[in-house]
Amino acid sequence: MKLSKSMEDYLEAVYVIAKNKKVVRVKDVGAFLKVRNPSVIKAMRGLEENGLVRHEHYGYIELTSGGTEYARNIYDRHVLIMNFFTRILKVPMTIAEEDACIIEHYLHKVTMSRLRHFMKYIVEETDFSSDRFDRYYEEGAAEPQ
Amino acid sequence: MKLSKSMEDYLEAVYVIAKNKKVVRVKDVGAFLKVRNPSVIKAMRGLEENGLVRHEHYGYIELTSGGTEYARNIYDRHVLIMNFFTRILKVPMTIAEEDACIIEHYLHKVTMSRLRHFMKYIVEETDFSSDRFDRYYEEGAAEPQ
DNA sequence: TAACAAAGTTAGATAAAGATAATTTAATGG
DNA sequence: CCATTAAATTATCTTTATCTAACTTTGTTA
Repeated sequence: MKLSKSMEDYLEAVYVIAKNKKVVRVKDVGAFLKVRNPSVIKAMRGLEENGLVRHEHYGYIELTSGGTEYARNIYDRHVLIMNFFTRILKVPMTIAEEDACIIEHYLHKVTMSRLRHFMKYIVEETDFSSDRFDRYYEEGAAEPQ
Repeated sequence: MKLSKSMEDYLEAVYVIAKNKKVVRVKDVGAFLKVRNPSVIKAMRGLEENGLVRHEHYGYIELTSGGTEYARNIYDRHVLIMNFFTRILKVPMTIAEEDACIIEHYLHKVTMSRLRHFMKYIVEETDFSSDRFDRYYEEGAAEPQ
């Protein structure tokens, strides 16, 4: 089953919050995603219908095993894309975070796989140095725009 | 002014069609984007309000100079991302096309700039070979998943 | 333990982006 | 030059995802 970007965001939020907080509440998810409580409630209902979370009335939110698996997949994409942006491209953290948060939902798994192995290859099998690239970039060898 | 993904898609479609067809019609845009005519009409109205296209009643669609500039920017992103996916990552064309069509709308211009210069750098200043990477990948030096 | 605040929930509104059905205009071939 | 067809347009509906306002439940504390 493939969720919408929005639903994946909610699922990922629950996953990330649960890694630091023991219990996950509606307000935590709302704060994380910068949306209001009713939006969270509605989303949790949708995830519940897909068997990805459990949400007790007036109570906590928990991932099912299926939800955990799905969420981990999204989160892994997030981390991979972040690594590419920050370590290889040297994009500033905040920008990389914004971009990763969106495109993690859309890249084909083949593309993700190629990207993962590209990073491995370029570090292990070539003379690529992100610091050297960074200097090359900053010295204007690459003209702006 | 920043358009939605959807509006950018319509604008880009007009731009690409105009490169091959002299005149652009509602049905061309609909066919290109796989949407129905009424959706195209509504979108053209929106683009017209932003001064990006002209659309005569029951007539042709044309880009304004502002529209051309905006569209060229999106299209350049499309090409850049396609190049990265197909030439560097060696992702198959059809998958690369799908992915590029979406993420072209979302990547921060800083990220785009870094990506552009990264590709230049890696080709000109390192021993990277996409063919070698391709073999490395296919020989399973990088395990699946 | 009563009441008050914080959190959660429900109901209903809005906006974006698409669709269908019905109507209107334009183009064309007999 | 009229009739037919293709294209464009309008009106209206649907879905998704958000919101606000009003109400309910829970938990804390005086």
